[in-house]
Amino acid sequence: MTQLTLYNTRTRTKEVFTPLDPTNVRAYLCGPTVYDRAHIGNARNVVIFDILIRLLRRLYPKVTYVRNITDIDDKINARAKERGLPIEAVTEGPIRFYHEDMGALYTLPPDIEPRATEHLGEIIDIIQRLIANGHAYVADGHVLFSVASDKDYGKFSGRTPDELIAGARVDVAPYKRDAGDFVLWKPSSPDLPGWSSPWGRGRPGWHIECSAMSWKHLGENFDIHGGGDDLIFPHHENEIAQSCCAFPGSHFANVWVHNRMLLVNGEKMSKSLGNFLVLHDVLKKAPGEAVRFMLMRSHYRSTLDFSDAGLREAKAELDRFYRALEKNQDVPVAAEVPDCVLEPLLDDLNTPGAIAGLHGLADAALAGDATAAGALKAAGQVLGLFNVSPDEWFRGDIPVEAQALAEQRVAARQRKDFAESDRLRDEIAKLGYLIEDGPRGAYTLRKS
RNA sequence: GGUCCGGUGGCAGAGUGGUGAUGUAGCGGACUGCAAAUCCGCGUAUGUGGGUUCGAUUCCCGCCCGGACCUCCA
Repeated sequence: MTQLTLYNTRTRTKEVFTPLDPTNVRAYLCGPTVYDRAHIGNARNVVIFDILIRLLRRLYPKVTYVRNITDIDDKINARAKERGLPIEAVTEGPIRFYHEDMGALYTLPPDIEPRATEHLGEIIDIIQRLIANGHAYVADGHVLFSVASDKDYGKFSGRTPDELIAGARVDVAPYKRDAGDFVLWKPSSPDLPGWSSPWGRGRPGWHIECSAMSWKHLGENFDIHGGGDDLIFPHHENEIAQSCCAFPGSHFANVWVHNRMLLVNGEKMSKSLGNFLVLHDVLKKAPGEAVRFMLMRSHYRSTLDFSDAGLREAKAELDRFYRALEKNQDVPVAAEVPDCVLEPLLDDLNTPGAIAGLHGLADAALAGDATAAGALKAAGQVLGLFNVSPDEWFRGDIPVEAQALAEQRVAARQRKDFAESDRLRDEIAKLGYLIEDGPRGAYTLRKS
């Protein structure tokens, strides 16, 4: 009865998910190109895929999650050259930061995190296969994929080769047979990083890196491939072309899961606009879990406008959940994810629907329903929420000043000096805490 | 220009051919010294014009508006 349906970009429909091998579900997510800090858009991508992986792990005994690191790239090269450093010195920091930032969002690390620099052998292997079976050609030191050789080219992204040529906005290199042909291998000048190959010293194109890494770790055919919808063309179209042509009879990924882009203040983030919201900066403004929650408050296939107001609402909702958990600390986690959360998730990862279920459980848990509290905790696990204790969420390390003011306020209230009591409450607020009074002088301090 | 997606209450955001989730904000009440939290209650929404239907927010067509991809990008 637990059937997962996913929207498959390849077929443009929602389909019941059927693994190739139910004992090992294999999934690949296009990871970061490591020359800079991750931005909030990267985070949406990873958080959504994280929920999918957590859900799959509830449904199947084993899931192999591969997320690559693109550490060969022209921007990395440019930076290395600029600084006179080897590329490892350029990528090392961004890789570490990436792990830190994604960890702060409580996303699970992938089972395998391959790097392009470790897969030159597979890259060259695939290119050789493509040349051998007539899908690639050498020209002017480059190796190019011939789109005309692949009758299926363009089907995935829903384009015809004619449209691609008509829409081409870049100058077409003279050595290309077709305007749509793309680079598999390109020569490196002596001042740029390069690897030796049958076609001379050079470096791989971007698309071939993912084909090589998914092949190595998941095989010619695997279950799920994820990414942002801006990668549908050309990146994923090209991955499919390369992999399917290199391995005749294979179909590459079965299901393609693409998340919509995220906007910041109504505008798309892009390298050309330069309006990136760096995740590390966002994490200074709100707890990682609030950022994570904000990213799951809208469906992954609809546009999400990231805003401070949304972040505040996300925090407020989590506060309520944590209050419900705080009231039920000794209740054990339920074994099963409750239907009110599981069913929306099984329906193409309807996270807003799952959140509605969470609110229902929280209401019941606040009213003293221990079963609901246990279910709430189980639901949190599949969504990657409630990673800290209520005490840490609300208080963390309370500064001694705030604690001292709170004690003074208790005394003031006891002698009914309410003017002083209110003044002390304001003082505490200035320290970033709010105080809630309980019966008989009891109080609770919370981060505001 | 080509291809594609969307327009739901103040805001955010689901679902559905038959009395429109959920959150947040707002309002009233209980509780509180006052608050906060909690509880109870209230209000307001399906861009527009047609069509199909007993009935459409949901299906179809036109229009208006917004967005994405076609170029590095998650």
